[in-house]
Amino acid sequence: MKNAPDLSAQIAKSIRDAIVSGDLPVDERLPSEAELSDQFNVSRSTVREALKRLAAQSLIRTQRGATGGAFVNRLRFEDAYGQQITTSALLLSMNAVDFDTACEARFALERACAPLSAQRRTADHLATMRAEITRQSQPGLSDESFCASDVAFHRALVDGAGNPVLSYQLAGAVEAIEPLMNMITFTARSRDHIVGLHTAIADALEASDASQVDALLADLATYTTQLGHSVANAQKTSTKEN
Amino acid sequence: MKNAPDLSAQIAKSIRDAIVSGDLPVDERLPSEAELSDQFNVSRSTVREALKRLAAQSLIRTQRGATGGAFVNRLRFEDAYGQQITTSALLLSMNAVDFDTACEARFALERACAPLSAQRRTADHLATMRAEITRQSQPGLSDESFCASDVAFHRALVDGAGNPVLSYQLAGAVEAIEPLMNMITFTARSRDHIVGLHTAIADALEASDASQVDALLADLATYTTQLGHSVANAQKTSTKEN
DNA sequence: GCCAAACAAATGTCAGACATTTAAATGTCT
DNA sequence: AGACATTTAAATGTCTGACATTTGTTTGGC
Repeated sequence: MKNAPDLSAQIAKSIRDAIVSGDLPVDERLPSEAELSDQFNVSRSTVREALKRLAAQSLIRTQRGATGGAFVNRLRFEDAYGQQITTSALLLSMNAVDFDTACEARFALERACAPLSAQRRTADHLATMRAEITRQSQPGLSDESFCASDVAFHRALVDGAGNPVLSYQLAGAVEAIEPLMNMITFTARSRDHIVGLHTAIADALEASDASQVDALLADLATYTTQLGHSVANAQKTSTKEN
Repeated sequence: MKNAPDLSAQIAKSIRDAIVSGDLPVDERLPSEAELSDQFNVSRSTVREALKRLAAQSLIRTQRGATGGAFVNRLRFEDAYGQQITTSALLLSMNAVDFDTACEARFALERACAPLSAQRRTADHLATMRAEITRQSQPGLSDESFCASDVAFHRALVDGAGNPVLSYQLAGAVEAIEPLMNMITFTARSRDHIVGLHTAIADALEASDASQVDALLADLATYTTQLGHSVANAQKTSTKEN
């Protein structure tokens, strides 16, 4: 009753398992495509399709030329960010995750970083946050730019925790929600409120006041959720009016 | 100065962008491989390699036969779990993330779920946790099984928050750390301690006592970190002795 | 010893064929 | 007319062989 998967999928899985189990160490060169097609008794095209699957997951990289070939790739956090963000964004948009749920997850995770960030944030992190606050205060900023700056602000907060694993995990949650946030029309008044909270958060981080940061993030979560609701209601009303 | 990427990578990017932007809606059928190779002016093999890249990311699925073809895939949370876990595990193992950092991230994120779980956990979640506690109490359980049960326990806790986005994000953090946990030799005494904390956590969740859950998770984090240290020290000592 | 040309090995691309799967169209019998 | 068997068509899956391109190494001339 098992769906026989494609040969290329089977071969990809076989190699992937070898990589994940550590059987193939980082930077190890795989056999050439010709050798692999001998080993697996398939054509070179099939091997190539398998390798492309692995390349799509950043598990291998390929080099052309004499000493070229496919090498086990050291997966770096930066490489993983992109995939994480794409995946998260698709999950949200394709599964009709409502704004509340996404917001709740995002702020819950972010609050998990707050105490660590209050302890460890460097002057650099604070400077980044202050710079973004300044940008956010510019009148005439587009909603998209405002949201992008918002993301940068929160990225700095999360990075302040000095834990790359946390930063990686949060990248998805914080950035994936940006498209949803972009749908919100930020009035001058709501921007003022948000910038105010951001300033207070930066101040609290500078003072290493963890509980204050937590409280402010809770406020921001509540406010953001409310904003989302009012926008949703406005859209519902205008739909009715049509 | 730009590295010209492969044609198959370019084509994959082009289609991926169309999917992410919503230009190609879920379940939409892509043109056939022959049509795509016409459109992009490349051979069918090249198109196929591009499609395999997308398939590896679960962005499309393919069907054979008369009405077959490549379809935009609705990315489900369950599909994303696997990739997320594989990626996280590789990130940890390939980047020499130390046990402390991974542990810190894991428990920080888990504590973010705790208050929500205390509010919303169902009887089912509690039952799962109790069942895992029972399994963990069995003497003679292998370290691997103990760890697997530990993961299941914490998964139930996280799922109790009733937020699929959180569950998705946490899956990576909690499960990816399992290989690291597996390296710990759990003595009968340490198992007792952990089971005791798990029981207390389940009790506190049942009583909807969020702050108690948080405190217990903090204890568990501290204890787990200590265990990791003692194991690391033991290994260091035995290495010296050689 | 140095530089240029030839070489070799590997991936990237192409073209065409055949195999397999699957649904729809067609045909046939009752 | 309806049920069942057969054929057909369209698509992906696989194989083969060729050529293009890239790149490190070797070789040869000076």
